[in-house]
Amino acid sequence: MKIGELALAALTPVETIRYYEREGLLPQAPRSQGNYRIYGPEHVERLAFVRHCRSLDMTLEEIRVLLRFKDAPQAECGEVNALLDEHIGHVATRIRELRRLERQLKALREQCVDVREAAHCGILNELTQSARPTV
Amino acid sequence: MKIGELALAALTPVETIRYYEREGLLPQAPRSQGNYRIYGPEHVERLAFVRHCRSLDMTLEEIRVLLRFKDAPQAECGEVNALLDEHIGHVATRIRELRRLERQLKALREQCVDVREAAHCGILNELTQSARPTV
DNA sequence: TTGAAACCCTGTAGCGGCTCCAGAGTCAAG
DNA sequence: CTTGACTCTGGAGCCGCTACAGGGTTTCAA
Repeated sequence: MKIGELALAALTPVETIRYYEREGLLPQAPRSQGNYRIYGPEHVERLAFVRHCRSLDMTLEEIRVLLRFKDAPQAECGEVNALLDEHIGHVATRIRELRRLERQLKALREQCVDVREAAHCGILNELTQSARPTV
Repeated sequence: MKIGELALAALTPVETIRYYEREGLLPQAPRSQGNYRIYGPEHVERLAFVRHCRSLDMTLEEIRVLLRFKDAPQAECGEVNALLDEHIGHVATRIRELRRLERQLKALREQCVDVREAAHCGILNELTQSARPTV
């Protein structure tokens, strides 16, 4: 299988596959006579694993950790659980931040219901005013 | 006022101020004899405005648009409203995505309640399995 | 007056996770 | 035998900073 076929099989851009190889998430692929990377089904699975983790918003570093466990099946998986717990924590934190942000933005939006001169736009005024004491 | 004082007044790193100037969010500051940037209170306000927008997670490009309106007080502010509505939309979308993600991650975490060999870790297995059909 | 510390300057590189490009090589079909 | 689709490497660009290096300026105290 050449890189384009792997890309199709895992719905991943070719450039990204080469990037993952450089980053050590995929092994150095063996090469054909013409120096093309040659892949087998095990590469499809590994790439799919990486992409699945990415779709769960894990960093490449987190994925590297998980891959080490996949490659060492007799190790204890406690660190896997911890990694996931921490990742869930990050996501939860980010959600809280964004919720707060959403509330602020909606309050800001209410400052200017209709179109007027920028000089009297409630939004611009609010952004200017509240800039002073708080930030 | 020198750049360090401005930095203190607006709680913004010096490097970031110079970066904003390069990016056109702050005007080119006049210089002293020794080629130091010299600022007045109007710069504090403008920087505070930018930082306030950033704290609301706006992109520099969005802020550039808002600044154009601030600098043209007789223009109509309809675009300001639209920009904010769009930004609120982005935030809301991101929250929905992260909520979905959080659910998936928690479901995944349930696959492995206690520590075992990586080969039988429910999380790693799940990540490997569900990688195949969907992604 | 000297000299050290604290500030300021420019320019460049790095972060993460890609994405896109140029310029060259390889391969399959017509 | 040529065309076109694929592949290769290396490098730059995206965003919003952040962190240098290597110099110049100012300030304050001994």
